[in-house]
Amino acid sequence: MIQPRPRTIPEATVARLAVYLRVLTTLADGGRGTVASGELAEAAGVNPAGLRKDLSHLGPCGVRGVGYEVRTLRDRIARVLGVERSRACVLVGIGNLGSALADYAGFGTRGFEFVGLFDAAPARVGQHIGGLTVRPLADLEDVVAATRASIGVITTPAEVAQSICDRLAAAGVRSILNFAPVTLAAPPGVDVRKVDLSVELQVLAFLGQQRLVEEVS
Amino acid sequence: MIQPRPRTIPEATVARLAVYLRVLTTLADGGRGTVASGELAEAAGVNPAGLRKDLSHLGPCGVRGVGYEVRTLRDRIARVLGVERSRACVLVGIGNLGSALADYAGFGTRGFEFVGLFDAAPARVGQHIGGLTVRPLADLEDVVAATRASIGVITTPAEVAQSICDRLAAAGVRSILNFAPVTLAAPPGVDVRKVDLSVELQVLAFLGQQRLVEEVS
DNA sequence: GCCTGTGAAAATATTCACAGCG
DNA sequence: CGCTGTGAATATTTTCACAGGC
Repeated sequence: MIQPRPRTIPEATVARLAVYLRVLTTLADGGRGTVASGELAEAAGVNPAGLRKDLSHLGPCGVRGVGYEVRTLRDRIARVLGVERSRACVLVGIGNLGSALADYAGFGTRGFEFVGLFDAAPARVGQHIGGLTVRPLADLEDVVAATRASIGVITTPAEVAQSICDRLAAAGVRSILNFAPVTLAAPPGVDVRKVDLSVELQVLAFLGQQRLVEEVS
Repeated sequence: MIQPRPRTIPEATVARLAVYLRVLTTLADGGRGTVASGELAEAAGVNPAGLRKDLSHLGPCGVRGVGYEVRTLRDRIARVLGVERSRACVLVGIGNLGSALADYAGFGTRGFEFVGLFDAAPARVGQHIGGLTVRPLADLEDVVAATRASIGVITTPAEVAQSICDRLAAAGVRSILNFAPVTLAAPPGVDVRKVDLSVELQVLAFLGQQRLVEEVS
């Protein structure tokens, strides 16, 4: 059994592949047949050479002198990213942000299926969002076990995020996306990824002010 | 006038400084006096040496053999990130995600103040969120001009994001945080930063599956 | 001729390891 | 003695430049 290429794709490349996939999907839906790296790179907001290097991780997939066949490339990236298989996700914390995620149809077309929404507040339990009913936190372990959910999303207040993380990990979830503004500790074998919206704003603001300083000097 | 150190701090460092700031704020609120790089690094989820290197961009600010004075360091980072000055932000697209951001008190303590919420849907206009009233999109330019808002946040559907971006840029906004799943083009001098929630999920899922493959082989 | 695929080079970022100071 | 601050070493990422095929 040959191992055609190194199985590890850099994380930065994976993130961009997901972006290319979206652009390609739009192009394909618009009936576009082929696209060159320059145009695709511009639509994705990256450098053309970098895009080609990213794609090189998938093996040759373009036609020299022409470009890439839109649908073929789309399917290739989708397969590598595992969009085909539907992955069961649970979401804990159904505030505004949690509701936004539960409602967002985009996840479904990208291989994710929410199979459980949970909230500690009795007032939230029973609400219907995105075709699911919000359940009490006590049901978390049962649902994870029954659905074999491998992904958990935390949109709770910071104070309870670590305890939710512990429960998710203990229940068998292997990957956790954390929106709470705390750094979570998880046992080995469980991957935690953090998205901090206020950090994003702060970086943006800082880079803006830094740019102003540079312009003056 | 001397320029004590290079004025450009790497973007990755800026993002981590924002995280350190939050941890330090928590520690200070808990009455903690000093903290060593090891503990601070663990709480922030980074390597201790990296943390010290990040802080070195601010100039010496620790005590050898002891660690960092929590409140001093907190204030130092806050000043560098510009948390003191309050920056006016407008938010366009008051769906679930927009509401979550408008409601999130954390921005206020970090130097951001929402001064305008906008939505195209008449049903949304007039709603009260986080102390503000949602206004019609037509008011966007007037509010940006009147408040001198320098930051815009886009949480609209993808289809209209580019046109909102154009209007924000034309109205004088210099920094834009985009949550819509499209890559935006902006004129020079206007900074766009993108947060794509489904890309984050996709990266998480991919890294999880890649890890499984590695364990087997 | 044109655009891909890719080695080589440059730029960044991370990690190590230890000198230096309190 | 312990912990900071930092140069040196390493790893990673980005960019360039061009060989090679259509």
